[in-house]
Amino acid sequence: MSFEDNEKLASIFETIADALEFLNDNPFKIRAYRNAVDSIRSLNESIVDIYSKSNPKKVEGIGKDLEQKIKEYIDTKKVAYLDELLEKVPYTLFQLKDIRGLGPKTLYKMFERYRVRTLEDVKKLVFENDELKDISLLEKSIKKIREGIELFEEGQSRFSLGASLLIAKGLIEQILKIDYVVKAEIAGSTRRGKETVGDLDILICTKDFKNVSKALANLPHKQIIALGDTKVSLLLSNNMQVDFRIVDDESFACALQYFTGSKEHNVRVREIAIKKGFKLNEYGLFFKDKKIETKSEEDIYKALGLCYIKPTLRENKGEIEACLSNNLPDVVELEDIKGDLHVHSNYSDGLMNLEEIIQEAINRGYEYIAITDHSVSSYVANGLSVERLYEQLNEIDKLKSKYKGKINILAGSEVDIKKDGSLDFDDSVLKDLDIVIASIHQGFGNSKDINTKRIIAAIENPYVNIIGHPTGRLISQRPPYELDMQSIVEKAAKHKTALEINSFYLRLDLNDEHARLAKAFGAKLCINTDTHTKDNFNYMLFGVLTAQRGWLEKSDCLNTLNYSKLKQFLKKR
DNA sequence: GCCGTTTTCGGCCCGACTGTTTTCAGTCG
Repeated sequence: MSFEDNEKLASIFETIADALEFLNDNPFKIRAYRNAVDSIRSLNESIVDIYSKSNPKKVEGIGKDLEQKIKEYIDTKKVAYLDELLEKVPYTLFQLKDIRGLGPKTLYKMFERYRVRTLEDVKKLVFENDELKDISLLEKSIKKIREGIELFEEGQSRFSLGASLLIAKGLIEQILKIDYVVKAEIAGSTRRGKETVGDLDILICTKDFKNVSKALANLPHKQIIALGDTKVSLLLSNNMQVDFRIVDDESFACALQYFTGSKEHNVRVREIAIKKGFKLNEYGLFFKDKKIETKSEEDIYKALGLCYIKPTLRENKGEIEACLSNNLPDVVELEDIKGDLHVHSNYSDGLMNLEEIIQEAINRGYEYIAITDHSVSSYVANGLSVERLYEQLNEIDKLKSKYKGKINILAGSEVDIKKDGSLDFDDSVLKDLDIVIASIHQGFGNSKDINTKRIIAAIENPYVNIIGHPTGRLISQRPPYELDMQSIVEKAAKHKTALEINSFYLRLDLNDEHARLAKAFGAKLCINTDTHTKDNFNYMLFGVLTAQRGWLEKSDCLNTLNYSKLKQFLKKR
């Protein structure tokens, strides 16, 4: 019954794949294990349930052998093959595979020849020797590995989507000023809207490869990692790696498709291409060695008999199958958003006054805007007492009349869910509000059971419309509190309480996978910015990208409704 | 190790850059 087994099994197979890589085993066998990992991670049901049946259904990428290992796991809670491999490869080596410039082959040679097991061992080896001829490492390779270790120790490995998009836009502005650059576009995981990004990919279109690559190498950087005619990689001062790829106009569409990834998605697309007699690479789409004109990514997918798949869906998580069976979702777009339902004013910890918020919402073309300041328990956020809340309600009432016909204003609150699951304001107060968001802001350390009960109590409250940032995580800073997400989405659907996708780039909460789960159970989602300053309204894009990655359509999102439909939803009792 | 509307064997996506090589391995995406 437990999804935790899916993750445990996936991580066992992942470790096996890593170990086989160290042992220089058949690369296709390694890929088979990695495919199985992806397949298990994207399952919507428990793998234990599937393989406990006498006649289990087919799971993509799992054949006879892996099925046997899954059954072994079900019986014994372990896979003996992994233990066997771990006798040959010390587990400590696995933690070192993220050192840039030091791959599994070299690492394993270091282990075999010098018994290197830990980071300290590697450091000692490469910092005390300028060359290691017997494992074919000379001065330059040693230098690269040393740099890789320094970067690894600084620990900054992934960047938020917000940071990545901001840096990308700045770089593109500079790149477009380079002579003979026709266009430049973001590719890679940033274009796919992933919540964190390892390195930034930018695709550049030009005819003058040599001079453009030279100019790219002159952009501000800390280190040049690679410098060729078609590829330049820089390490920026903040340790973000940027890969520039240079292509000509004819190849641009195929290159964009290629460098957007994901790798797994591309493998599938290329397999389809091969089956139909095509060849697809970053330079073009070919049929029997004849290049087919592709002006856009749409042309590529169409030529292969597929519909256009948006970058946010390209993760090989069922999008190809959905496309072939005509079930690809028509995902929600930024333009579909009709209002922001989570906004803080200077009554609590926001920086704008009420009219500034309303004015900004009008400027953005919103049909409605909600004012949802913190409640009294959020002391550090200057939460409103009941008296101050009613003071604010009075002011909002006046503004409602003043802006009538221009925008609809909803008076609300972001109410704290207290430790016992009760809310910060009584129902007698909540009933006077147009909209209520309930959020957890304290007591993160409780058990899964207690956390889940707290949230469900709020979901069941007849005045609560939205659960704010449901898992409480802050990306790379604070893990989500433990929740039984399936019970939560079921209850949310039942009680017509929407779950928030908080668009703040460190939250993105719910995340893409949870959003997809919520949709599957019929719960509504609401994409909000949790705005505290005027610029924060821009974060809506991050929330929409997350929603797209969760396969959400316009109809799955509360704040795509027009005002009268929204009012109907908010009257849940 | 997986997979099959040309195949139950023999494929498996494909290419760039670097360093140590003189034809290629390792790493990366």
